[in-house]
Amino acid sequence: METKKDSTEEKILEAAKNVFVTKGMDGARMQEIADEAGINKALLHYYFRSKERLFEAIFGEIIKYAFPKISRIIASDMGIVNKIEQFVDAYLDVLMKHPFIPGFIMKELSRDPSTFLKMIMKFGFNPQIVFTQIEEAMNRGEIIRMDPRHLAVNVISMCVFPFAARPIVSFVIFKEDQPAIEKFYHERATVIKQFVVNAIVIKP
Amino acid sequence: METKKDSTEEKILEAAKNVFVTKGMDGARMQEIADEAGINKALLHYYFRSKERLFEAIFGEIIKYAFPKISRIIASDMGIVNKIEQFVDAYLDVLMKHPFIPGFIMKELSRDPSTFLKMIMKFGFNPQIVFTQIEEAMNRGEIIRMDPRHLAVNVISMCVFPFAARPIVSFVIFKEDQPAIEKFYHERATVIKQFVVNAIVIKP
DNA sequence: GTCTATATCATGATAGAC
DNA sequence: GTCTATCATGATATAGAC
Repeated sequence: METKKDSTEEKILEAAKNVFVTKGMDGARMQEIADEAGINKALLHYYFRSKERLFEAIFGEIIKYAFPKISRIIASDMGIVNKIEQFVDAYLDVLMKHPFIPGFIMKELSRDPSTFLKMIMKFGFNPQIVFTQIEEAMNRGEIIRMDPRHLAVNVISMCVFPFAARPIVSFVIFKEDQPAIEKFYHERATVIKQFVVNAIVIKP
Repeated sequence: METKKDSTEEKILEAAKNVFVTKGMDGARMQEIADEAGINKALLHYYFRSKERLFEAIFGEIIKYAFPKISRIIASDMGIVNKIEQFVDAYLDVLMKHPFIPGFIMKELSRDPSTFLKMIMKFGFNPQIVFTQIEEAMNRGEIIRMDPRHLAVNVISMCVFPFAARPIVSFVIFKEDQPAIEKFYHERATVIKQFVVNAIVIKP
């Protein structure tokens, strides 16, 4: 229990995560994972019967990071504007810590949608709650009228896309100027919140 | 020239596009491309020396769709709000016609960034022009003050991301209700334009 | 648990007949 | 140009010694 950090299994999971996340399921090679873990291929199959199973272990772990915190905020009963702001903060916080998640999910999503969608179902995520809450706020005249689904997609797009397209953003806008890139991504949460509030909140 | 539509080369390109776009370079199989084109593997190598070359042919064609029209609008000298609106319209138009492009680019972007970035350079795309124009509009008090780069990223995110994440949107929001999904994507352009105008335009 | 060696199989690519 | 047959490689997976 206490020495688990350096156990072989942990080393494999760590190495596999790195390789799968950058190369994807198809591009990843068991040899590369073994090298990165400092062991040989045979041991991979000793711990995880197949590449498929190893991938699923990693995939599940990644998805667990990507969803639960967020859906708790969504299910809470605070005011809608407040909720959107907290959502953006929490979401960007996860993304800053695991910036590879969006790219990884995008990749595997088109390779095998069913596996991914099954994982989502597990979390029983139901967006209808938010949509209803948004409509109520519109009826009270707090925010402008618009399709709640478009509003949700707008917010999530602005949060996630810059991470999924990070290489483009880094190169086209910042010419690989790393400190500027870091600063830019740290500013995202504040910018998005301001942008959304400007777009939808009706000032009395 | 006139019978090119049904030539073997055209059939290969069509089949290769379908397979590469859905499976990616790593996931695609020459056998599958051959099957889909109704020929055998040997012919693929007769027309295109290797999988690598066949992929590059497809990849280049895809990129050509994704960029040029857009960069023309960006380089023009109309007012910034007008320009953003035209950009959104043109971009969404391309995406509606080729909805697989974002997913494909995302996938190959993390597999081999350099190839992709080289293609972008070819178009000599320079965002600085827009950034400057945005700042001028801010100085004239037409739009609110914000980092032009964040504004650009916000707009592009709202345009592209829903297409890159189409399986999630389709399933989580619409439970695969195809007509509703179609309608939703057709509304995107109008919604985004309205949203951005609300967020940044200062009413006199 | 960990290693070396090997089996098994799939894939990209080529040779050569027609 | 198109096909069948085959090669060469590299990947997953297993056997078996230690």
